[in-house]
Amino acid sequence: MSQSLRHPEILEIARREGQVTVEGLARHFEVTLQTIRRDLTDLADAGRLERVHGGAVLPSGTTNIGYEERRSLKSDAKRAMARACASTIPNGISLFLNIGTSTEAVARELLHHEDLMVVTNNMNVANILAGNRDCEIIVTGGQLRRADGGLVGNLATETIRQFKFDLAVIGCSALDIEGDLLDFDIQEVTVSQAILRQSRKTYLVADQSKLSRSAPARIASLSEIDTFFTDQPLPSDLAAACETWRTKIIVAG
Amino acid sequence: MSQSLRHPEILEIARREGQVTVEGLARHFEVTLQTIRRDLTDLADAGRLERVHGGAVLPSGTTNIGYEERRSLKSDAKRAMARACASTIPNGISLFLNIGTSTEAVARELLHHEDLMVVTNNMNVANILAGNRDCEIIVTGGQLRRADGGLVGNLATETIRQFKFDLAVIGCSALDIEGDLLDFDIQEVTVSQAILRQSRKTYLVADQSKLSRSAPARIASLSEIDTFFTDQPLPSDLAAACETWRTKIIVAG
DNA sequence: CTACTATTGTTCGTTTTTGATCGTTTTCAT
DNA sequence: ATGAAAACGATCAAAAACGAACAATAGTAG
Repeated sequence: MSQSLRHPEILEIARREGQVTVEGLARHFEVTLQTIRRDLTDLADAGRLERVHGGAVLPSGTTNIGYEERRSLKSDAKRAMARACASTIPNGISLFLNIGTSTEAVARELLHHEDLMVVTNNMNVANILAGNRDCEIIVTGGQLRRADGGLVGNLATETIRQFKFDLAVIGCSALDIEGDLLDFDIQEVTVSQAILRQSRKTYLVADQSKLSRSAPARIASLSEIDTFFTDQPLPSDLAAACETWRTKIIVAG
Repeated sequence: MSQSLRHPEILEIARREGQVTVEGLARHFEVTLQTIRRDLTDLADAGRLERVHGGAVLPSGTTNIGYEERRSLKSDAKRAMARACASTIPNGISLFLNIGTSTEAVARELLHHEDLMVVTNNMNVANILAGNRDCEIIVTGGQLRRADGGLVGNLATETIRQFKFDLAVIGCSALDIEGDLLDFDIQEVTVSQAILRQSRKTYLVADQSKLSRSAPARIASLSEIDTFFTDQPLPSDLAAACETWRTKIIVAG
């Protein structure tokens, strides 16, 4: 594993956990402390992280940049994307929304839909949609992941197996150039795969920043997705591949 | 000002609870009191916290809506009751917390416990306990009840059947003079009964206002409860009955 | 195959943080 | 008001983390 591969993953961990430790990362990547220190120094120089003794935290003048704040970062592009997605969702269907800021954005755009049955493993999605009285909300069980309000693990997978959705709207941590959906957390991967299996139709919602990231676990291929909502045109290779796969791409902006 | 990995987390805890104590943080981070004092001094110098004897509080002007809201709900009596309950709960056990403001109050008092595994069907409890890093949180599945953030229905019951708890802490909507625990929602009753069945030990937490209310569905009898935490002495009939049942009564305040 | 570059591991002197001690200040109960 | 207990901040030595320099290794271009 080389430096270029570690950097995105370190950022991903930092985003998820809010902080990283030199020692923890060294164990995780099986490299020396010094190597991690160099990585963190690089990332700090690039302004992606803020270095502290023993590790690094997410950058920001206000120390506590939580999930809450990150959520609002790319809001315009993300919202357009979410709105495009929501506008194709009819009333009265059953759908699943999984973890991620993108799916939360979709949830926000579903507040005026009627007669939906929404199943989710994301506490934030549940909270958002609670604002829509005309929507039945079912939360999967699972172990709570503090960083993003996700419910993961066996319980979540088992719950999902008990449903059959008209539509699944999923997000992912990263998307590689071959069109593979990747995630940082193997537990979430299992959940996402279960969702795809139980759905008649599948949407992926992911902005282009996912293309410049990497993550270790593979969820699925874009070829298994019906429609991919994003915020900028795809690289031509990938766009061509999607055409072959008959994966519809919708660029909102 | 020196930076530390602890700082963001201290702020997070402060926002959640409104205040932090030197001792509590020292236990939480497993460092000496002196180190925490230094952290608090740094944060206070940076204007992020306001130092007080024994700990720190949110600086005046920093409004935390969630907390303020909770605080107004948090009558002293309820808090005392919750604290009494939490103080009898050892570290390292598995426990269930169900729906209700009383159990939420207990959750708040468990923020400094260590190594707990908490299962809950209450989204608020999950959110509160997310502030305790040293606590595994498992959320049951279920249909979201908007009124109180409860997860009810078959899914919740099924999830609960997969566990065996060291302790169940439950609340109820009403408590009648014969010592029957009552609830408004038949769905929640099923859940509560499942909880009682799967637990080695059971606590009821309910303030006296429950005695002046009534509700249609019966959960169980006080005779099935090991300890009943409340805020005022019970009517003598009921107290006598509890003695017969060997249900311990703890009046806090 | 060799020279070159990039990355990693190792070592070592320096800096930062931490825990312990101790005298002082604040709080609380009498 | 007064004394005990708790909390506090300053100080110092030990421990941990740090960065720089250099050697070893892998990959690449010529």
